[in-house]
Amino acid sequence: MKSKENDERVARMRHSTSHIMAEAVQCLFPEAKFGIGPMIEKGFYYDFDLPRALAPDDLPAIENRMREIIHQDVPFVTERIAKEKARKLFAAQPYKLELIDEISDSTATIYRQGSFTDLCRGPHLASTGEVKAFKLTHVAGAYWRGDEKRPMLQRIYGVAFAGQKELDDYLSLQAEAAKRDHRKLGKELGLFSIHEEIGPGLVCWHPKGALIRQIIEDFWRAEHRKRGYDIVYTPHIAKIDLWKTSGHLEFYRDYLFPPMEIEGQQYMLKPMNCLAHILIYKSQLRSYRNLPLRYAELGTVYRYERTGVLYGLARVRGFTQDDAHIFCRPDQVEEEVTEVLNLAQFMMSSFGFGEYELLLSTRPEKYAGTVSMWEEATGALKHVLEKLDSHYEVDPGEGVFYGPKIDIKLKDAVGHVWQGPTIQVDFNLPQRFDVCYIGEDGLEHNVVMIHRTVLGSMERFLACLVEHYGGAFPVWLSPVQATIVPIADRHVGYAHEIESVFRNDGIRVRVDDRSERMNLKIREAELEKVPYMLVVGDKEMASSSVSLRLRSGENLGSESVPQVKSRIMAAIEAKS
RNA sequence: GCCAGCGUAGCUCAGGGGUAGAGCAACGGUUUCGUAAACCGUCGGUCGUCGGUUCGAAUCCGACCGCUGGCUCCA
Repeated sequence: MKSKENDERVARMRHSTSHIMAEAVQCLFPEAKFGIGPMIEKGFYYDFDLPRALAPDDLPAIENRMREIIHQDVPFVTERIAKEKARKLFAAQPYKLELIDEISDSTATIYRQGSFTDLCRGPHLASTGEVKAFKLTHVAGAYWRGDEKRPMLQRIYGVAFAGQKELDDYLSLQAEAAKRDHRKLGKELGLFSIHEEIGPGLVCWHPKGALIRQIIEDFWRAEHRKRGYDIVYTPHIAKIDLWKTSGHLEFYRDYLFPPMEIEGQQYMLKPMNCLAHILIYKSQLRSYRNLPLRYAELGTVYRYERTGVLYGLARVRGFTQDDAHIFCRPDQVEEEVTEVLNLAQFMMSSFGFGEYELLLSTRPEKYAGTVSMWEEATGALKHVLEKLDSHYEVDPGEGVFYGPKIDIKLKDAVGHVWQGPTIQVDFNLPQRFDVCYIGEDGLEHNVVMIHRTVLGSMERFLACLVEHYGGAFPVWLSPVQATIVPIADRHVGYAHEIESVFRNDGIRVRVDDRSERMNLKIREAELEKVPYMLVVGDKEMASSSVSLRLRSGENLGSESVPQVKSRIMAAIEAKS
């Protein structure tokens, strides 16, 4: 209860801090026009229409003015006034006038502190002096009311906390997150690169990144075969008519790379894999006894994303989905969805993700199929979630046009949320492509298709793994699992002997046989985040042992070669 | 796509109207070392691209390309 009160106080404080910032901006830019200034997670923002662009250097000046206002400890005063009066009060503020027009009540609330008055529902602190710790973080452009067609305002973001300690904790968590940025670590660890010469959003996987990907893919394939999936491969381009039939050409034109012409025919790069899977399904007549059929593919797709949205590996133009399509009877949907959720949870826990959120997205405004089909499918998804006793939230109207879906959002070690597995029920494509089975009654019935991924895409999943582990991958995923460090050149022979022992058991081991000092070799292995460092010198040679150091810096001392080997093998087996 | 900032050696970055700098890396040598950087030397850049201003542009201006932070979007 106490923490709830506290949360409420902090929320109020964040909102009040945005008003204080607005007052400071008004002092520095008397001609400023004001948008809105709500509180957000960890802080607040305020949108302004200003005579010139803000530079990062402007923030300290605004912060200083804010501190003065806080120091003066001026009260927040609220007043309820008639809308007419409010219109006069905000006559010079076009954005505020627009907001006033939208108030359904005949009155409006205003809040005043010092020389600044804002249209605001509140609530606020009693006075500005109650703001304890804040910092302005960055400026950004933001469309008025989030609408691309309306003017772009300048938004200042800030964070605010109940005390200096909480602010410092937040800032150091941010610094930690920046260290884990997959774009930075991807370069440092030699995992991948993106080249201007190739094109934005197009990824080159370097040997180490590719190795991690192969391990993930092998694991993924084996697990899918175990669970009754058939693995398929399909072409990367297809004739344009296929996309016309599916509806993608009209619904998702903006996301398709332009067609290419071959022998007078137009071909498209595939933006998804499902159509080819449908054609495989339709290559023969299917009986109700054959269902469900589950086709899985690590399918590479290309989607044109606007340049501004590209982001490292997390948002790219060419990526490989761990895709599958389940063709089943309506009465099988529930069981299939249950199995997919089980698989997704198994995958997440195998990769070390303990925390996730489940979201059920329901029928959007624009939809295919009938309301009763939607209700049935949504009910089935809901029932599965409840049966599994899963905590989930409903995201109303956020389903795909062809059916409802369940999304799983992963939380990584620094609290970032990633789009992970997704399960989508589809009524549209089975109709458009006439995807049927022969039922017990001898008649044709449409199948239900379930589109699903359990990792998302290889690219985004690697990004997520890198940030979750800060580059220090669990042993089974580490590109190099052990580095052998000979102390002097005379130990190199022994080092290579041990190397072959480990290598025979499939351990990814490497000898650092350069004529460098041990300290340098250890430092570089640390920076590479190699889980085990095996130091060998005179003592170890004499006793057929190695000295074991972990990347945590822990020195475990001498151990026999078989001991170390079984220790590493056990860690690989445990996926730790 | 939009707003703002940025783009200098392989990497991290300094400089800023008068002709290019550091550390690390690379290369050559010396050193053979006990748990996170040995020492000496050498090489390396039409300062993102194209155009303009200027006696002179890496520096100022414009366009384009790319990156960063947001906005919008994300089947």
